[in-house]
Amino acid sequence: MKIFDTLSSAEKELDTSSIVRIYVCGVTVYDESHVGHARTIIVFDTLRRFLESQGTNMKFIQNFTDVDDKIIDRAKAENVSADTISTKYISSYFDGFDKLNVKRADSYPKATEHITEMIDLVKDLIDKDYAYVSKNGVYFAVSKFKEYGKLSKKKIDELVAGARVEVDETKRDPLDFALWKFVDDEPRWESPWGYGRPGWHIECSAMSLKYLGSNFEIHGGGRDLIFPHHENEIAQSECYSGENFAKIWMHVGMVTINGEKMSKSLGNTKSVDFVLSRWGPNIIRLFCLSGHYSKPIDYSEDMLKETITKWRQVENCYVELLHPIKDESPNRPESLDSKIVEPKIILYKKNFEDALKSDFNTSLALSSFFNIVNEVNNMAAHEFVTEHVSKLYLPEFKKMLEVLGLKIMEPIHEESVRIYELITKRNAFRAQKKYREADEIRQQLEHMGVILIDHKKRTLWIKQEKIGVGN
RNA sequence: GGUGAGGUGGCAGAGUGGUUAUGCGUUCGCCUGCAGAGCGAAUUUAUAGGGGUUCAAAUCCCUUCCUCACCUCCA
Repeated sequence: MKIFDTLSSAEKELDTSSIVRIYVCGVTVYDESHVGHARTIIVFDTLRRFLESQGTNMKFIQNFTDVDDKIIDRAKAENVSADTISTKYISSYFDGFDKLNVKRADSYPKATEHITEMIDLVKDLIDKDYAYVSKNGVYFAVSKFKEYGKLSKKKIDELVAGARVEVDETKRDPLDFALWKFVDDEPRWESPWGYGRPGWHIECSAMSLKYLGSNFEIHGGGRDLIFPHHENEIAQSECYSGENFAKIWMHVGMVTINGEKMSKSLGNTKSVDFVLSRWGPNIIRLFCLSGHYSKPIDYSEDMLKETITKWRQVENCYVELLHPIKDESPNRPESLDSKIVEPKIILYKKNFEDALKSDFNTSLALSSFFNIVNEVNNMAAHEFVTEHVSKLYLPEFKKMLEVLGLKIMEPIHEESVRIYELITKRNAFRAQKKYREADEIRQQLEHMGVILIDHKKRTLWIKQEKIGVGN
């Protein structure tokens, strides 16, 4: 498959013949995650699911930044340890993302557990004269790395001219960034240069090299990490290893709200917790995959409400496929012959996969998925979803759901029994044309989240996912 | 100011030279005991403005305008 690489500004072929190593920059655990984080994580989760569906072997690593000024500030404000804060938000992260049906990465390395590796890396950079010890810490000398700026397409002199960089007399060059910061307060670790904390970028270099080695296949994250985070990672890692750091840099666009980037500093975030209660996992996933991953998407109530409609159609399709009518009809239309149907499904499947193979175009892939959904619902309306049809459509439908990470609610057995009883009762009323009584039962079922589908000879029911309860 | 990505129907969103994806919305009609799902028609001869190349442009080139992101912590 092809993926757009930020570094070369071109689509690059991803080699899936051997193990695909992916490193995704995760979150700094100082607060609740929001939809912006969710989008990035969901995009990579879906990429991973797709590669798995193609039989690709991979190693998928995502870090937690658990030492950082904001964590420490928060800890001080709440009068607890930094560890208490990071532990709390890591657990909250998993709560949310498990609910979003995000598969667990192979490993979630934490910065604090890789201090030794980071120190070794810094030591090496000093030995090779790429870094120097100064009054406030150890810094990476940007001017020593000729290719600095290659990812973000920035010129070193223009960056200096920009002068938004912090002025620090102890640095040789204002662009130099900290690999190790000397500090007096906790948390801090011993190093050959004195007690301190690691700089922000060094953890990802140390951990990706440790778990994936040099020149791994995909390094991912949000667009806003391109500079300075990923730029600095490249500088450190390539000076250390002397090798290319990552083959493909894949960056996910921002989630905006009213056209503005969703971020903590703007105070316009919607937390994962909130959106889960408001929309549920499937709507959020569909929403996050509805546009191309590299472009921004705008969070709006209207968009998400539209997505609910689509999800209801998916649920409808699933129930119809699950309960096909007996395949005895002698006057089955020719259009339902395997000869006609099979190639169509093969085409949808191909379109779905081709879309994803072409720079992971989930938007286009979704249109194939909805081709199936709409086609099945159409057939269902005409009482054409036979066992024969279902056998052809259902497996492909399920595979797509799995790749997209969507999960249709399954009712519990006890409840099913009760629902079945009520439906039987209602149909008895209907047979007697006692529609008021029948409608009362339907309403009662609706309160249980159950929607009925009356067909000519039978009534199907959908246990709908409860959506739109939060506010 | 610099760098990057964009501007496609009422809305969302594909499409990188030639059959106007796909979905949602709205209106009307049909189907249904009524719903759900579905069908038909309309909204819709959509490609920011201007110029150019071409038999042919949303797609290539030039230009103007606009939006967003990054240049400070950020997914």
